[in-house]
Amino acid sequence: MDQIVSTTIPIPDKFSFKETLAFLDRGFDECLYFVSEGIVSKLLTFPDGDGILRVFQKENVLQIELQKEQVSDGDMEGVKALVSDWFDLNRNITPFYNLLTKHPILSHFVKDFYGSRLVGIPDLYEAICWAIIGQQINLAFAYKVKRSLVEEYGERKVFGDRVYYTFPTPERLAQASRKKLRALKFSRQKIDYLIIISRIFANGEMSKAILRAFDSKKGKLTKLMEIKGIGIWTANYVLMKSMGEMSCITYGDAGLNKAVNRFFDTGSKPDNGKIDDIFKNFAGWESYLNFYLWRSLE
DNA sequence: AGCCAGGATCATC
DNA sequence: GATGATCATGGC
Repeated sequence: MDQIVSTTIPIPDKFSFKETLAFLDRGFDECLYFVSEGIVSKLLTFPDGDGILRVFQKENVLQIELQKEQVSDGDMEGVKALVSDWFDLNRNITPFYNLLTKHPILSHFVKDFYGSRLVGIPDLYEAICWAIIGQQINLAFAYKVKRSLVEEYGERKVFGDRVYYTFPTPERLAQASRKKLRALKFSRQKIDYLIIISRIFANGEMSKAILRAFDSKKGKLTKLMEIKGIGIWTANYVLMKSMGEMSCITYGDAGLNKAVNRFFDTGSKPDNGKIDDIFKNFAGWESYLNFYLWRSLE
C-alpha cells in the first residue's frame, strides 16, 4: 500500500500557477504528465521505486504530494527541488517585467502573461532528445513522435485509471533498434542523433554537472554543439529549458520568427542580426522574452 | 495540393 | 562564411 506525503512551497511574487497550467496544457498530446482540474501529475522514478507527483495550488501555497510505497525525507526534498526547477520558482523576474513595461511594443506581455514562468525540462537528457525530435517538424507531430517513443521505450505504470510513463533512459535508447525507430517516424538522421546522444549520456560523457563546469554560456553552447545533431537552435533551447540559462535565443526557430514578425516589421525571415536587435533590450532575460514570444502564439 | 513545421548536416562555391 | 540540397512526415 502506498503512502501519500505532502509538503508545500510558498507562492513566489509574480508567479501564477494558472499560467503555468495554461502552458503545460496547450492542447498537445503530452505523454509525460497530466493536467486536470488544476492538478499536474507525473510519474517519477526513485532508486527504490516509482512515485506519482501531484502539484496544485491551495490558497497561498503550492501543494506538493508524493504517492509512493515508502516516502523518505530525501524524496520530499528532491521533489520540492524538482518542482522549483520545473516551474522556475526560485527566480525574481521583476527585472524582466521592468524591461517589458518600458518596451514600446511588447509591454502588454506583462498583463497578457502575468506570472508566467519559463517552464523547463529539468532532465537534461530528456530536454536534448525532445529538442531533436522537434527539429523541423510541427509541434503536433513532434508530440506524437515523442509519445510513440515513450510508449515503446519508456517505463509504464498504471495508477488509478491512468497510464503514466517516464521518458526512456539513455541506456535503453542507446540500444534501440533503428528499424523500430524508423517505424516510429524518426528520420534516419534523427535516429543517428538520438543513438549517439544516448551513448554519450550512458557513458557519462554529458550531464548537467559537466555543463555547469563551464561558467560561460558560450562554453556550454560549444560543449553541446560538439555533439552531432545539436546545432545553435538545440543548444540554446536546451540551456534555456534545462540549465536555467537566462540569456538564450533560439536562433532560426520557426515559432520565434513568426512571433517576431507579428510584432515587428521585419521581412519574412528575420536574420540573426534582426533578432539580436530586438533582444538587445532584454540583456540577461533573453530566455524569458523568447518564452513569452512563444506564448504569444498560443 | 503545396507549403510549412519551435533544424542540422554536408557539399559546394 | 554564405548558400543549396537533403532529410521525412504530418498539419493545415
